[in-house]
Amino acid sequence: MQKTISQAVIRRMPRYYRYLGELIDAGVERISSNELSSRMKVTASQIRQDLNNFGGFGQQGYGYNVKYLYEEIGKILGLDCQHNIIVVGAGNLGQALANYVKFEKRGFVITGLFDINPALAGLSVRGIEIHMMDELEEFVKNHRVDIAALTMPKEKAEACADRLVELGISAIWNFAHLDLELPEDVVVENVHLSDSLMQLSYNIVSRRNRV
Amino acid sequence: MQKTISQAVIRRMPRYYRYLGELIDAGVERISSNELSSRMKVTASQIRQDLNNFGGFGQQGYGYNVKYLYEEIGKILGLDCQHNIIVVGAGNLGQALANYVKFEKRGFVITGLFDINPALAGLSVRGIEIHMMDELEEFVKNHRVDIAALTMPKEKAEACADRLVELGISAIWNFAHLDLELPEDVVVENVHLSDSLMQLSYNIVSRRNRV
DNA sequence: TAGATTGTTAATCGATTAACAATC
DNA sequence: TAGATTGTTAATCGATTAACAATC
Repeated sequence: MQKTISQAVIRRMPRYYRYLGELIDAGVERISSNELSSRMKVTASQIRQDLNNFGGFGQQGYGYNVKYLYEEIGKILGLDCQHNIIVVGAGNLGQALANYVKFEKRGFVITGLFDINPALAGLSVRGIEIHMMDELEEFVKNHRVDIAALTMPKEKAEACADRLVELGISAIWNFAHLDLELPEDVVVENVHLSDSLMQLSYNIVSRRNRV
Repeated sequence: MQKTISQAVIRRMPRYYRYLGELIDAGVERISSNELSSRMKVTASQIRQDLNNFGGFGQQGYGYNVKYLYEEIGKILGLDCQHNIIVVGAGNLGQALANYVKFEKRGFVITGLFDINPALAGLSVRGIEIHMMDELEEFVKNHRVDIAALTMPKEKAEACADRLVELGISAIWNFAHLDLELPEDVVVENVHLSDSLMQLSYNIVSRRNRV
């Protein structure tokens, strides 16, 4: 029905969104692809191509209205509606996510934390209650959950993901260091911190060899 | 001197490394690109091309020795030497990183946390002391620091990065939601959690429109 | 030696950049 | 109307896949 847009383009959209937000804060009303290009250090051509995947948001001879473009990209990214998130694994990382207030400004609301550690039962983080894993079914039955963030050790992640999908959750933000094998209608976004660190390390070492 | 390898290839290397580690744990001694291909769901051709950027690690008619290849990729990624990391910003995320033991197994050792919050002065996380920011110069003078992780609010990140670079640190693991403008010999690896969440959100919304 | 599988070259595919007609 | 800048097509570049000779 609708042509698929490459992940390369999708990865760039949040960055456009961020720069446009900063332009709004700076009181800039309109911007040309050329001007944005020099700020963002990507080609103007790429900006126009990327945006035109989703529609014509500009105007010849004028450029783009910053506020309008910002809002349109927001809609494209699904930021115009609320996403309820549960965080499964209330360890350091899970709690860090729960404490991160900025997500809420974009419509991502963490509504519950889950863990197996009885010592955490009944506690809460920034007003978000930590539940025990056996309350999961009950919780999902009574609350809409759009996304589950997986922040438990990788040994538990696969089984946990299966259980979440079983309960009807179809979007996973996966921090566990493994590739989840899930039905293809389940959307998975991986954050592999170890991989990121290794890429950094590679670039350090290869610079050393180069210079 | 040495041909540059595309970031697309670099991004895949940690994943190869992970799968090979799992194969070792499973007691597998040798593997063909074809077999690895079906496990990892990438083409055998891509595996061979990727590896041959760095050298010929296989043997015709045999395939690849798992342990040997694992170690070679480890060397390529710089995992054969220790990387000392300081974490600047000892909030939830910074502490979560400090608590993450797995990094140490790969040679990434967090040697210090830094913050401006006096309430944290003298405390420590998993035996890693939290220092105040005014001790930074002193610390860097007396300890080798290979990487600085930036986990403070984005408003402070640019100035802080400049200060770190000034002190001779030339690799930044940036969790702050902005693009750092640093000399080009400084290696920066970004982890933009908000961007990741927006990509997930896009994929949720676009699936909804598609189905 | 025969079979298997790599390393590497050639072909294809997709993404980025350049160019320019359309149009505000 | 003239100038500016988009939307879009065409050209280029790079990355992925296919094919196969080399060789263990």
